Amino acid sequence: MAEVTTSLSIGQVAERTGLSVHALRFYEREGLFANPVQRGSSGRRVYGEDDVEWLTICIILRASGMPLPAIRRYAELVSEGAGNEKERLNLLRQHQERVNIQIGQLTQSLDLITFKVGVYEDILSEGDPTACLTGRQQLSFGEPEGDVGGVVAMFAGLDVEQEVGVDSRVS
Amino acid sequence: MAEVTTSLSIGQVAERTGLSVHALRFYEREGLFANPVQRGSSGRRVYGEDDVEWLTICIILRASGMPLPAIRRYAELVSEGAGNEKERLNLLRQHQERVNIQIGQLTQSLDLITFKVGVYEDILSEGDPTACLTGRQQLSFGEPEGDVGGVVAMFAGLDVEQEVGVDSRVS
DNA sequence: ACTTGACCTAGAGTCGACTCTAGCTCCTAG
DNA sequence: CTAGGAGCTAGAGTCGACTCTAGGTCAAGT
Repeated sequence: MAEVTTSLSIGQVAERTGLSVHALRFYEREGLFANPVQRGSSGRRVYGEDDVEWLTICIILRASGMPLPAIRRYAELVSEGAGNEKERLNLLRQHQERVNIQIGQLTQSLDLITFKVGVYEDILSEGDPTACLTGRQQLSFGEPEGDVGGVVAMFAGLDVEQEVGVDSRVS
Repeated sequence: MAEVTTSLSIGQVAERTGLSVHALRFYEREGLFANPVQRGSSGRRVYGEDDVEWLTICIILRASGMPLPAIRRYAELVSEGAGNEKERLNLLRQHQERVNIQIGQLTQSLDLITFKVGVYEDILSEGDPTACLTGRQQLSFGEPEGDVGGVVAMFAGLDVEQEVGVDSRVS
């Protein structure tokens, strides 16, 4: 209770969160912090544990594909204080929905990929003729083919992209 | 069997796949086609059903975050013909693994989001005091807080990004 | 006194995957 | 014979989320 808010430098926060100092400054410029980052002697940023907690949430939201403007909006709502819980809920529900859809699509993609992995495993166990009995393959122009349902329609309109990440400096 | 390979224009393929004509030309430049796209009268691209099938696979791989260079490599392997199945399998397995990880992370993120949605639902049903008994909330600077495990470590190093998609022109 | 290291700002650069533009050629319908 | 529409190429532009650079301040250690 009498913890006098441990203060952290930008470097320490970077280390703790796995974000770069650049990213931290960038997030601040972009208004992702719910409460303004304090400044200490000679204008240096001073963070508290609560900032780290907040950043953790931001990281998770980002990791699940929430765009910065949406996180900014959420931060705004939080910083405005109580009274706008409905809007916060809406924002979160929307994102929840998107993540659900995304997981669904990835799972579908994974199905195809797993299917193809299976096909190639069968091919590579060619010494074993029983593999051919599974009937998994159906060649088309040199590529083992197997269209799992009307997949084109399934995937029109949403796409997932992964980035190389901030390296794990968490000790 | 005697289907004399239906030929499609770039516009038709765009319509069928949901990709733009720009993207189709771009994919071709990037070497994503396993077999070269044919040209018809006056240098126009002529696609076959097999190209559409191949594109469907590409779309799924892209949708699950496989980068273009990896798809190009896969296309190269396929176009080289039989004999490199092991490498194809490796490529697919790697991607499979990444997608699995991605789904895992999204699921984790979803947990937090769902948790927060729950918190706000509780708050908004304030007329009902039993909601407070769930003990879900623990406020910190105006933001209902609940750190679901050591999440920072969980998310360091990988990130998911979603793009606005090609619109669904599939009839 | 001076070097080192962490920090600061403003702004430029990067990367991946497209998307768009300019300026051209065809073919077909009126 | 001409206007429209679809296609072509080369190359420039865009977008999001950072990342990096230049040029400067400040405090501590030797």
